[in-house]
Amino acid sequence: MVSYSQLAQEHADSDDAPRSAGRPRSEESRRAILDSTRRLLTHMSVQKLSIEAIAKKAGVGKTTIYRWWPNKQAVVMEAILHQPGFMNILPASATAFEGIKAQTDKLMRQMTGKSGRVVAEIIGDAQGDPEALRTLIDGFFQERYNALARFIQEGKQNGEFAADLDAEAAIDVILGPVFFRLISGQDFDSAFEQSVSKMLYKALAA
Amino acid sequence: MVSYSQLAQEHADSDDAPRSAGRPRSEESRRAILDSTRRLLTHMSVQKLSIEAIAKKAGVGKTTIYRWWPNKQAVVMEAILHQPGFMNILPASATAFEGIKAQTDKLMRQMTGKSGRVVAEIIGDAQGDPEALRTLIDGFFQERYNALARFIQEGKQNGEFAADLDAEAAIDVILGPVFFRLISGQDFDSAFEQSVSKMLYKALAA
DNA sequence: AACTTTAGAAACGGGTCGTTCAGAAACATT
DNA sequence: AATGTTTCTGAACGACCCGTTTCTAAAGTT
Repeated sequence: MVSYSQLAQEHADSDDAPRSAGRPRSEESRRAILDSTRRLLTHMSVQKLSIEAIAKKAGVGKTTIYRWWPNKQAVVMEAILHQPGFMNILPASATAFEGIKAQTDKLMRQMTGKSGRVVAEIIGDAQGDPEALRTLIDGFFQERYNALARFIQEGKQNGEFAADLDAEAAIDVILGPVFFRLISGQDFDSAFEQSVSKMLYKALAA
Repeated sequence: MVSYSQLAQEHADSDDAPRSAGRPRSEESRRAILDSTRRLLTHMSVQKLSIEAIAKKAGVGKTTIYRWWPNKQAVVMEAILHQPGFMNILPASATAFEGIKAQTDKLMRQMTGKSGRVVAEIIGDAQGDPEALRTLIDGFFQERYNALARFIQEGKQNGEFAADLDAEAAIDVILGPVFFRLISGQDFDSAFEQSVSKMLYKALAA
C-alpha cells in the first residue's frame, strides 16, 4: 500500500536516492501511464475512465499501476495536477493586490478549457473520499493558498490592506469565486475577471 | 427514459392531473426509495451508494427505481435537495445587504454537518456528467442565484450598491466563498461568517 | 552466481450497472 | 363482470470494472 502523501511528493530520487537493489522502476512505463491517462481524459470523464483502459492504452500491466498508485484518483491527480503549466510560480509585482490579481488571473487561465473541466472532475471525485480530498488540498489548493497568504501578509504590513484583515477568510473570498464558477459550469471571460477584480480590491483595501 | 427536467419539476399531479388508466404510481414506494436513500447516505458516501442497496433497503424492485429515475445521481438529488429544510425562502429585511447576509448565513447553516457533506458529494458527482450538472444548477443553484439577484437589484436601485455593479459576478463573489469552503473540506464558524460578511459589504458598497 | 525488486500477463471472486422478461396487482373503461 | 392499461416486485442477463493473487521473465545490485 502506497500512501497518498508519498505520491504527492516530488519523485526526486533520480540522483541523491541510495538506489536499492533489484530491478529499478521503469520510467518509461511511468510516463506511458501518465501520458495515456491525460490522453484518455480528453475523450472521456474521470468517472468513466478505468484503470484497465489506462493499462491497455499504455501497454502496461494493470499490476504495475496498482503497484505505484492506490487507485484511479491518485493516477489522475498526478497526471493532471503535476503536469507542466500547472506550477504556481510567484510573479514579481509592485503592490500586494497586483500580486493577488496576477495569481487569480493565472488560475482562471489554467481553469479554462479541457484542463479546467478535468480539474473540476478531480475536485468532484475527491468529495466522496476524505483521503483523496486531503491529497488534493495538500498538493493543489495549498500552493495557491500559500501564495496568496504571502501577498496578504505583505499588504497588511505595507498598509495596503487593513491590519485586522482575516487572511484565511480573505483567501476563501479570493479563490471562492473562481472555483465556484468552475464547478457551476460557467467559463471565464474578461468581464468576469474585471468585475471580480474590482470587488476584491474594495473588499481588501484598508 | 425519464428526463432530468421532468424529475426536477414538482410532482403536483396529486389533484389536477387527468389521471390516466392503469395502476397508479405507488406513493409508498416513492417515499420508501427517497427515505432509504437519505438514511443510507448518513452511513456511506454517494459514490459507494448503489441503486441495488437502495432497492433492497426500501423493499422495492430495482426496476421501479429505474422506471422513475434515470440513475443514482437523480435519486440522490431528489432525496437531498428537495427535502424540507432546503427550501429557499426569502426573509424580509430592511436593507439589501441584510437580505444578502441572511441568505448566506442560512446557506452556511444548511451546508454544515452531514447534509453539507452530501451536497458537496452531489456537486462533485455532477462534475463528470453535463446533464446532471444542468439539473443541479436548475434545481439548486438557480434558486440561490435568483434570490441574491433580487437583493442586488434592490440595492442598486436604492443606492446601497454601485449602479454599475456586475450582478452576475457579484453573486459568484457571494456564493463562491461558501461553496469553496464546502468543497475544500473546511467547516463554517462564526469567525468566517463575520469576516466574509465584512468583506462582502465593502465589495458591494457604492 | 545469488539475491532482490519490478514488469507484465492471466485469471480470480465480488460487485454494480442498466436491461429484459415474467407474473401479479391496481386502477379505468366498457 | 370482462377487458385494457399501467405499475409493481423478483429474477436473471451480459457487460464491465474492481482490487488481488499467481506466475514467469527481466533488470538491476552485491
